[in-house]
Amino acid sequence: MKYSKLFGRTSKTEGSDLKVTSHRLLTQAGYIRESVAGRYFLLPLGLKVHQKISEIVKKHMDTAGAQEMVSPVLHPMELWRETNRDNAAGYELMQIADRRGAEFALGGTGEEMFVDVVRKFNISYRDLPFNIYQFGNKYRDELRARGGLLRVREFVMKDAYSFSTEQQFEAEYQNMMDTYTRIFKEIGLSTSIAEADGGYIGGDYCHEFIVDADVGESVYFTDGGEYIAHEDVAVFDKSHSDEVHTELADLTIVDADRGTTMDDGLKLHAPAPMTRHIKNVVYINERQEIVLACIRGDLDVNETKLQKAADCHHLTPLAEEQIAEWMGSKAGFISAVGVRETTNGHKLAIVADNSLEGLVNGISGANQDKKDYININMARDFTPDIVADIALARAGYTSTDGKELQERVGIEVGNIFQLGYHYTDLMDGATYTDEDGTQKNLYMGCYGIGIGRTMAAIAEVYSDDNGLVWPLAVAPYQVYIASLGDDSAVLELTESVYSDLTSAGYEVLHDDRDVRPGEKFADADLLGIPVRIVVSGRSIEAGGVEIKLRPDKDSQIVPSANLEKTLKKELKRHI
RNA sequence: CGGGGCGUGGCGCAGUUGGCUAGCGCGCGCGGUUUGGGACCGCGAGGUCGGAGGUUCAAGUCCUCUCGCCCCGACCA
Repeated sequence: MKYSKLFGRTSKTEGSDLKVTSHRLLTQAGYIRESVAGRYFLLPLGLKVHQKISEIVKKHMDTAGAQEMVSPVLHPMELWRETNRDNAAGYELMQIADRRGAEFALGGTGEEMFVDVVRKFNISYRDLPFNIYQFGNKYRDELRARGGLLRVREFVMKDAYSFSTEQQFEAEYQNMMDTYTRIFKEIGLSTSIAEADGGYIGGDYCHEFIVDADVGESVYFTDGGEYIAHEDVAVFDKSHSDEVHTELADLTIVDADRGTTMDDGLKLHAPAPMTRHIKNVVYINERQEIVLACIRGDLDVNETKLQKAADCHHLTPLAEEQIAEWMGSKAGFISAVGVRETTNGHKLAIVADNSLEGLVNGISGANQDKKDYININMARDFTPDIVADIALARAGYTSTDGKELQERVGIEVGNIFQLGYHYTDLMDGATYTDEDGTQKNLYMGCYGIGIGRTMAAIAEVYSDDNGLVWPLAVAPYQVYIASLGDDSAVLELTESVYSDLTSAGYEVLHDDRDVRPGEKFADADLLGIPVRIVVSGRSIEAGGVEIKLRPDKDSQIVPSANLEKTLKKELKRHI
């Protein structure tokens, strides 16, 4: 390929609002171009990288026994109604109607469609297990797109769905976990596999594959050993070394001339440690029920865990006026003690963190201004509807294995979900005929990789001050040749090197532009192609062509007869 | 949806106490001199100043509405 004919050129002036490295470099180097917010053109170079990634994904999926297919982009709305996701996913779900008024969802994920196609067949236990997948455009009406390809409103995802018996599932899940590990390894990405929350996808457990990067949105914790978990689900040891009362004292209301923060309470009731305070946070869920979360003062509420415990999928903090009006309480002085009687038409659920179970003689507000309760004891003084782990992990806490948790941030490039019977329960006829002739629900898993986001993650990890540095496996071209000057010896040698390398199976980009050397070198760095070859009068005089790996500083002169051998050797050193 | 910033040739920007044919750098085209880390000279093309309405003798500049973009938050596979 001649660079002079390649559509999409590099640009020297960077967009000042392109703050994410991968976004800026991919744009500047001519790999992508924004259409409107969150929707991108993949230019010829960008598409080549995208395709390389897809091919690697496909190769490993096929090896794992999965089968590629294609589903329609428009999903009949009634399928999403069957699973109640027309509302649950309502914030993101794109909808469209045809001229007859038939409604469709522009799929953001494909569980319904894949269950639907499976149930059109009479599946027998003999068919199980199987895994079918697609590379499909996904549409998500994100509240805010950000970071170039990191969070977009339409993108290509490889989404796979396994159908099996419950007994077979563990092997299916493990198979995909191993496959993903191989995929990202081949691509050149090192990933952490974190336990995570499934969100509106459903199911009981899932894992995210996360590439460490500051610009990522996935916060997770690791104890340096076995334990790796997303912030949403991370658990930790809640024990502490503060002195604990052993004798239950009488519940008492005291004057509390203090501000409304936990620290104000701590000061007022000194020397009682924060671990004796009780923090109360009030939310309202999508069913207009009030959820009162109670947790030990030194901990914070994890809203994802709280949602699960309270069996809801949306929580909004309750405003001060409503705390007063609906609960007869006072922001900053809320207590679970006695609060139930004062609610006003709204159901109220008290969800207590399990950290309160060992708390003796706790301290919190007393549901009125400037009054606190002391000596609160759960069970005696109030009865939670639910006791669960609703605490947010923090760096510095210890894991249940006793090791210190570290906080990390990264880009979620893939995920695997156990779906179980979630969809097959909701959708009629998603069954197989078992050996004994009875119909049984299929057991499912689903597995996604965002191709564009993976591309951005690579760009994020592999780049330097001068531009991109593609790993060999995904580079749009393996070799970049710059011919300097229009001397006929240079042009002839370039031609022969180009055709030799091309017939040897390399993808070669020849920078044939009539521009000065500096510009070619700068662009070569920006483009990030693994090997740079320079053919010039100087290199010919020195005995051949010049070769250099993108990350290297120095080049070497190689006689053109030895070029292929040297190239092969050099490429082994590359990422 | 809340907070902040911003829309002026392809890109980056200047121009706002209203006032002349709306500028600059990069890029693009032509000619020339150059040629190993983004050269230089000359000429040239390219803009209904995001859109609509209004005020005014006069609007890129003031007013109203509106569309869109970026960052932070809420939300999220």
